[in-house]
Amino acid sequence: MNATSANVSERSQQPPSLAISTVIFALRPSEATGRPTLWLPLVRRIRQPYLGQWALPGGPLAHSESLQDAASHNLLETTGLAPKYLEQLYAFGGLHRSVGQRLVSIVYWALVQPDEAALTRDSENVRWFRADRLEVLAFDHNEIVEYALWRLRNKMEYGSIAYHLLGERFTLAQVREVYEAVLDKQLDPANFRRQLRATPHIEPTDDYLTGTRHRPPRLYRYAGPVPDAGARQPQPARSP
Amino acid sequence: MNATSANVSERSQQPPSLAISTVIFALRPSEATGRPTLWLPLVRRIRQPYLGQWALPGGPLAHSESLQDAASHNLLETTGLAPKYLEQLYAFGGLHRSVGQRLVSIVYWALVQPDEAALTRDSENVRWFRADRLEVLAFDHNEIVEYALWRLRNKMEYGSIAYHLLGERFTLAQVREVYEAVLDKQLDPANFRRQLRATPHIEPTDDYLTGTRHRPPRLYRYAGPVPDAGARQPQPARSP
DNA sequence: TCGACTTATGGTCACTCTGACTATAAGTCA
DNA sequence: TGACTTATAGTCAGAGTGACCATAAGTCGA
Repeated sequence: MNATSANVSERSQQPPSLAISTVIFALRPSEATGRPTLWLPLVRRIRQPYLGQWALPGGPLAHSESLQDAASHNLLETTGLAPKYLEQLYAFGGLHRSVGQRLVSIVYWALVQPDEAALTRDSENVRWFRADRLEVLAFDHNEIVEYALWRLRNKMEYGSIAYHLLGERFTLAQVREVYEAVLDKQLDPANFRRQLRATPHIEPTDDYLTGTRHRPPRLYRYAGPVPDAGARQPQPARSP
Repeated sequence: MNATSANVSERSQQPPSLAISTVIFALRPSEATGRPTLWLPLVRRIRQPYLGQWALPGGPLAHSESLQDAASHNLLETTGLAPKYLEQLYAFGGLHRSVGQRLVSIVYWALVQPDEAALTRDSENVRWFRADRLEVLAFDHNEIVEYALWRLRNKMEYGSIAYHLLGERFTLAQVREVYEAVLDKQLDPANFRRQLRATPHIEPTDDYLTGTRHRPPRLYRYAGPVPDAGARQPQPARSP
């Protein structure tokens, strides 16, 4: 038995490694059109495997942290972000996700507001990417991002989730732009408005957004519940 | 440092244990009314912790199995069941789920057809329970079952999932009974019929169910897709 | 200052979906 | 044969939605 097979044999005795990762979405203006688009922060791998490639922020599960806390904590360390919206996405445990080790990742997904996203410490090893223009990432992270995008779209069609991508106050047009960016289709402003005004937790304020070159739109506020940190979240239906 | 604190200290160095468990639902006639109700199989703990208490079937993640395979395989071993519908539910990783160890459970949920459920080898250590009348289970398994029930209800309101609880052919009234059992509310037969006939994948056959003491209902068949074993599944929306 | 331009906002109309309800069909059972 | 039960078809009013039109209220350039 040579060294290689011994290593393989040893590895197959060890329990699978358990990691927590997070897909973080935020809106940033497109360079080309200036319209809001989905971006996400990635970190560069500084060790094998996939050394040098971009990957979702994450790390091993600390012994003293719940899964959600681990996601939240690790996020703060690697990207400096503390998202208000954080929810479990899926547990990925395919046999060949990683090379040289059996790896199980419990993945969370998060939404951050633009001002919060701006605080990210961009660096050599942390950078934001457009969600729809990703290069080849480490592990199966492309696939994971695709699934997170699917979940985001699906959830946006039902729940009141778009507001977690916006600031404290916003115009209805801004909400519509979020929907248009995420669902990638045009929406009728008048109909969209009618629907939003019929949903609960969207309260008009007495203020208007000025500085535009047209009629000033009214500002609204989201007064609904923020998901409980410990709660398992509802997740969207329909077929993938 | 005494022995106890040494043990605690050692444990906190070890990685959390990773287990796979499954919530399995099947329909069985209620003892009282005879109407179909939700049941699930549990296994008795034969070791510490929670020795002697009932728990979800499950076990450690074998090194050579994907998560879904592990769930499926373990299920067969402990209960003899091989569900056609099997989907990931959630990863539970609270700090105090288990006593004496840090335990992370990736939980699946499954639906089995009545004929399949009848094949279960009931024994001293495997028994079916009514889902709405559970005693106190091991670990946080009561909470997990509640969440699985919530997911089942939520998913039943959208997707075509009820058929996985029925046999090859069924009457529309049987489908309605499934909905009524799961959602716990009465449904108008005529309206329910109209909706089902409008959904795809429900095909009428040329046969009728005889032996009732009234007009023989037509038999239908589900011709839709069975969820891909490897696919991440869509999951229901709305708030919990 | 005025008119063009842009987005905000309010409303209409036809169509679909849904719940409540009525009526008839086709068996069994006493 | 008639009562009884469920199956099945259809009607009707109200809610919701997409397409579309009209007016409001600003900015901007001539």
